[in-house]
Amino acid sequence: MMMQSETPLLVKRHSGKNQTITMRDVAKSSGFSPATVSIVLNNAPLARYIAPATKKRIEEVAKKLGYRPNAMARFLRSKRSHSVGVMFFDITDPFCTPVLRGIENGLYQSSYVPIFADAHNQRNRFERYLEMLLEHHVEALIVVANWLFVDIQLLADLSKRNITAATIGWEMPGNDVSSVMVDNEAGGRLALEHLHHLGHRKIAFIRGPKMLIDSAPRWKGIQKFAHSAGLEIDPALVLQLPDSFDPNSGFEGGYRFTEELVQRKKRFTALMAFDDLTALGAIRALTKAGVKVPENCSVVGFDDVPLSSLSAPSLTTVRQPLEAMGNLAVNIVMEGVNAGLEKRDWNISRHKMNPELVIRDSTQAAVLSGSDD
Amino acid sequence: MMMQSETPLLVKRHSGKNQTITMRDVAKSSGFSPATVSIVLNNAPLARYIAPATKKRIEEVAKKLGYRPNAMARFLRSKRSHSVGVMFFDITDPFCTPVLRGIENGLYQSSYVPIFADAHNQRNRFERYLEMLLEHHVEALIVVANWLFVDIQLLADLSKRNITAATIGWEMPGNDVSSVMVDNEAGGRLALEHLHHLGHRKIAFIRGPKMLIDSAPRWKGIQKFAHSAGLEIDPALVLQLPDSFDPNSGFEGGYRFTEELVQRKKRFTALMAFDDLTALGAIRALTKAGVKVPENCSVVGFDDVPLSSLSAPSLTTVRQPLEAMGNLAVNIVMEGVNAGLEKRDWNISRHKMNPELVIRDSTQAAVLSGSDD
DNA sequence: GTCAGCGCTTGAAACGATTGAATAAAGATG
DNA sequence: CATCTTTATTCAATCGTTTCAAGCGCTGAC
Repeated sequence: MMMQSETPLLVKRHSGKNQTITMRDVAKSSGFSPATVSIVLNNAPLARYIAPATKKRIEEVAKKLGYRPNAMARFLRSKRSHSVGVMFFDITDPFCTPVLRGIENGLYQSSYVPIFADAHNQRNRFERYLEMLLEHHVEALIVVANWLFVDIQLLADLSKRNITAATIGWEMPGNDVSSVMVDNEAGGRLALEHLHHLGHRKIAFIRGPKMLIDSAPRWKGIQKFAHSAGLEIDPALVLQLPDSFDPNSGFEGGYRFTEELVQRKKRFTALMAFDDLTALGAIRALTKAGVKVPENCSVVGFDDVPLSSLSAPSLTTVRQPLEAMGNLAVNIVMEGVNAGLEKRDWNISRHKMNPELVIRDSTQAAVLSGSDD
Repeated sequence: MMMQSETPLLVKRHSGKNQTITMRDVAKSSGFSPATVSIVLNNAPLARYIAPATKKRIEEVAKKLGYRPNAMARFLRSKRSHSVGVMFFDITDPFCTPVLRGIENGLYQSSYVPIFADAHNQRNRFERYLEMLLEHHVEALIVVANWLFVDIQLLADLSKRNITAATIGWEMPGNDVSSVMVDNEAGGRLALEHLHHLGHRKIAFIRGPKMLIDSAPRWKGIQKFAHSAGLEIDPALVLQLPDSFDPNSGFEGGYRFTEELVQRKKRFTALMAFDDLTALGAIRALTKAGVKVPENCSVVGFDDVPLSSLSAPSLTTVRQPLEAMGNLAVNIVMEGVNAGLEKRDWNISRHKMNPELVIRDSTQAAVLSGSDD
């Protein structure tokens, strides 16, 4: 039928008429001055004094003419761009999509527009984007960074320019930027508790890379629960992922480390992975080695990224409320924006959201064979 | 809505000094006029005549002062916003992430900023976002829509305002908007050819929903190959997904339909799904029914979304070059933008990208048992 | 009889850049 | 020496809005 684009198709002519309807047009056509039109259409404080009939007239004319305010011109005077920078460290990470959705949705409610930026985990790209966002005078900045390198520049440039910022999935060292995270410690606890309840006692762990801020608290939650439940963690069953900039490297790491664990011939009936991707890697390695999941070994992940419910077997995991986190970040920066507008002071805030255990098919009760406990 | 932010933390004061460095500052500080500064910093045509020493001076001062051009003010005169609208019909679809990456990357090369919009598959949301994008005077619009409803408004509003547009994963009926798609027919052919080469003869098919533009050509490719290879398609082994607005409904559909196929007791050694999600649903159903993939039944998908390589078993599929498609769309609209700038005419173009077969673990040679062929 | 207030509206100055036309000096041409 | 180019820079208008201070024609109060 059709193939490559051999077809000449339509020719777009640059139509000379660039008929934009400006506020002056509305003014002229309604018989009032631009000032009045502006006041009415923005429902500015002064609008209290405008006669209802006038308002009605102006609004009608504006609609009839199809007037659309010019965001740029408006900014020039009011300093409000109605846009927010949304910077990802790597949108490729499945963690990010629901967060993006949450942010988008939150901004939409306030008629703000998101300017999207993706640092590709590169510092210079991050800086260049920051530059561009500043040129576009975003009113706030949201940085999504679960898997990340540190960048202190952020703080300096932003608070100097008085731009509210919030981070998701990461905290600035120091106390200067609002942040939204999951309660990793509680999450670690939840996961291990689940396995323990199912009767598992010999549990392998693949810890997250040192570099990641999530790793330590998750492990802490695990240790705390283990201690309180009298569960012994066998160091020979604990491995730690290496640092990496590739958000999908967890899969590879989970695979390799699980292979290694299996070869060690140390028996374990459950495996707890740092995150979902690692868990999926682990499952593949187990399956390949002839260990059935969950019959012979339970596996639990962390995050509940979108694909976790689709994998085979579907993954038991600790859910981060990603969309809600995106939404919350929007609320936080909006609060900052409004405070700035009203010349109030406001507080930086740091949130730890509650994780939730999602039980699916990759875990089941331990088979009691011999002297397990 | 807030929870555990017990810590009072830092108080952000609205620093009264909003010390923005304007072009006038650079002019004053360098001893030249704003006009000269503008000409130099933009490397405008007139810059040919500016003395090298002057250029150097101005550039130095600009850098020293940390001057950053104000995108809005610039727009007001030059009509160039350096932004592009990027509208998704549903970012939740795993198809979208690589496309977004491709677009982002393409725009970044040209120092354009993407304004992100997600219609959530809702018409009114689409229209509202279109409105917002127009208010922000994006120079072009890219619409990503694999799973979609038709909207004719787009054409009217855009070409009236002379904004270049391109669609990805979908074509406007009529010939008015550029588009980038995969060659679905070739893809369908590739997939079936693969199964045929592996010796499969009894093949089940789950076709895509009627609503989707991709469905028909994929099926056509299948039929054409079947005919040319003398392969018979058993109508009892062909099902078609219902229309739906949920991009992830394919999984559910694949699961249910495959269950049904299995129950029909019609033997098949391979299954070809409309897309990857459908394929994953199918695999789950097969596994649950005790049919091993790929040992007892091969499964092939379409798209190669990011999770396809991570599933168990990893999925053999037909890859769409999603990132490249995003990039191409950027090139197309940029061409349009430049043409408009130079008051040239230019051509709408429609591209069909070549798909690529990716062979992974969900397919293997058919077991020849009895009289298969 | 002046003044303050009222209800409604507007004039005009920004905002920070770009740009076509103008200026000015220096060198080239006849 | 007058005129024309070329080079180097600037003037001033403009883009579409917001916003402050002011204006209007009144009324009622001091």
